[in-house]
Amino acid sequence: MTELRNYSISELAKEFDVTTRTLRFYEEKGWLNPRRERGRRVFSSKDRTRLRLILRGRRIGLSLEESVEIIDLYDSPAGTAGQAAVLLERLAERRQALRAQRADIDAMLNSLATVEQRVRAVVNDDTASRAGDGRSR
Amino acid sequence: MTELRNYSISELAKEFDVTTRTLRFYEEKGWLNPRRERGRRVFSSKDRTRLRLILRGRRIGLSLEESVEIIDLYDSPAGTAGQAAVLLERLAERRQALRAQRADIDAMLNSLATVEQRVRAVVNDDTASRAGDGRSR
DNA sequence: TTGCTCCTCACGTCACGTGAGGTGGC
DNA sequence: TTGCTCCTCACGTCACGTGAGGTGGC
Repeated sequence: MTELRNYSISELAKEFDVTTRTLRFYEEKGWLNPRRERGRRVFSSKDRTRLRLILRGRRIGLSLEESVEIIDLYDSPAGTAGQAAVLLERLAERRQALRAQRADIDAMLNSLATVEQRVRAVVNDDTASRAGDGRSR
Repeated sequence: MTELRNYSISELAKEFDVTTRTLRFYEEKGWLNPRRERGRRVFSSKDRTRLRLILRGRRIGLSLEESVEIIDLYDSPAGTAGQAAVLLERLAERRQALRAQRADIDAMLNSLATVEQRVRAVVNDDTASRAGDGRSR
């Protein structure tokens, strides 16, 4: 059971660790559509789910436009078989891109380990030289 | 042995899969310093190495400013241990973020598989109904 | 009145993209 | 002359950041 309730802009911002400006920006672009109560934005559970999906797309390096496009495909009641076939093709492309990106991330994690060792070496050299010339911290 | 030679802007752009605009931008910011020959930029092997390091930082999600900071720390042992400690902290954060990205991609791949099956079901339903009402493609 | 959360402009930032208009040697 | 690579402005784009200045209910 997903809880059905409303959320203020700051509640959502806090939960997803974004600023309120980000949520206003997404509304400005038409990607979120909170209703208004006395001028204040009121987000529904559906808005919240949509936001979570947009942010997931963002984290894996999609543009926000691309994320929204995929989300809209996601909950659209696929029209004709022809449209669905096009959709399948695009999904296959996405899968390929995601697999490539996962491989990239693995490579990045290795690079990161290398950089970390080098910086650590600098720390040690520095500590050694400070010990060598008699200076202390 | 690393080859010691010079590179044109388009040679480096091609090798690292960036645009010439990117290289001009990095020079504008002072992160690369190619010399000039008859108005044209001439990049050395040192420039090339520096570019590779900047791009590696970019790939692991650092800002360009941060990448350059780390590179400068690495090849000038003038940095204090304190500065290096701050950088190590940032790198640890980056590692966490990359691991989260990996998990996100795995989740996205699962979602895609689910969506793909659903769409495929729609295609089949549609094909069945088209066969039922006698229409063909 | 103060503090808090919310609001709407609107200019700024980062990392380039994208022409416009021109040069220099094969 | 044409084609190619290179050059310097300089405005545009994406995804927000960051004030400025104001509202509304406890």
